[in-house]
Amino acid sequence: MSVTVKKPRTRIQRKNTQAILDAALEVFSRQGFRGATLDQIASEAGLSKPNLLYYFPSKEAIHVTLLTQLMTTWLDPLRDMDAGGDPAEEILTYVRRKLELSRDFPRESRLFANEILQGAPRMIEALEGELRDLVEEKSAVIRAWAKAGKIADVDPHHLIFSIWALTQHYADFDVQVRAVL
Amino acid sequence: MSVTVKKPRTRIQRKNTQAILDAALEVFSRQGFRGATLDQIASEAGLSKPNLLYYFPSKEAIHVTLLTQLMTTWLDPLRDMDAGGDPAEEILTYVRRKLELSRDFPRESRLFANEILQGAPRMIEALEGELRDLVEEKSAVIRAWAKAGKIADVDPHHLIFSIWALTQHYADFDVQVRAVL
DNA sequence: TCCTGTTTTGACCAACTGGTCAAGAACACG
DNA sequence: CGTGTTCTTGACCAGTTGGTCAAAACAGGA
Repeated sequence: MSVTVKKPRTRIQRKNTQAILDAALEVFSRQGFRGATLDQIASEAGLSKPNLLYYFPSKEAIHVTLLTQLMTTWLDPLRDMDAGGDPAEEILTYVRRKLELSRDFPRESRLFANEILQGAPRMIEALEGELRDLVEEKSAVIRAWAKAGKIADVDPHHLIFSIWALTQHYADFDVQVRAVL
Repeated sequence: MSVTVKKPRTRIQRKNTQAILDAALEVFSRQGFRGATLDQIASEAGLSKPNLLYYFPSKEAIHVTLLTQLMTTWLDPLRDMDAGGDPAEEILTYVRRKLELSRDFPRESRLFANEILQGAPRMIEALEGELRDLVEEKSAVIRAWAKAGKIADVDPHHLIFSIWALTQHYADFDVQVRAVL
């Protein structure tokens, strides 16, 4: 099932597909896939439901488009971690950039969290492919740093998981954080 | 809106309400409130839908019952943190117990995460009341420990948030963790 | 202006969902 | 047994939802 996103040709197409994706991000990130309705998304985007379905073939297509776009930008900071750089600095930079992502794009973070919580039915292959490969690669880098005595000897996977957990928590659980503070 | 949970009187009632809550936990924790259907829960519990609604007045009542029960047991470890005990040990015990909860009750953790992600519409008052009070109380304890020089001087709130983030991550994102490992 | 391709929409549909109801089945207990 | 109470269910309903369709409105180039 390949979701072909036709490159928007006209100005109107560009504007409307963008409005739809924005609206969908807002709605999906709060309600999850099943909780969101096309009517909500359409009205948030300022379009009628049939008009929305003129630009995307289905609810799922919108969702998949968002997840695919997200996957790329979300992994950039990890991708940029450089085996040749200073270990402590590389890791800190990664944490900082991840934190900035969570701060500036909390909806994206929640969209992702929602999908994972639900068993990642629309992402599992990306997780087991792209993500897994990248984590494997960077784990090797961290392991090499540790072996060279440049950083403490921690399990690379769990270091990465810890960073994910901490950086995303404030975006995903912001309601709880705000309620407590 | 008080949700009165009538104490089960007969054996059948006890068995069926328990089966329903079990099934609902399974389904809600994976699908979220809106994503879950009464049919799914009923079939998971081995009952017909009308029969399920004989024991609970509505879908929401089941959900609220689960969340209420959860709130209590989930906060016990923090509640047990003792101002009179050894600081490092108290905190470590808290972390350990929290970790055990996540390991042994991942569905409960996901149920909670789902509710928070969705803006906690059915929990917000508990968060701003019970939870907030407890966190405030224990923050004071931690602050006192820090002031007495017994532990490093960290912001108590963020220490607690970090513990939550780390301990829950493996339960809530287990699909991702498993996909990567 | 006309013409062609693009965009928009009201009306509609079938499937699903939460919930009701009346009547039957099973049970407890004297 | 008999009988009152508890339990269970098939049939049903109204509202919602994802998605279709044909026709109308609009854009823009010739």
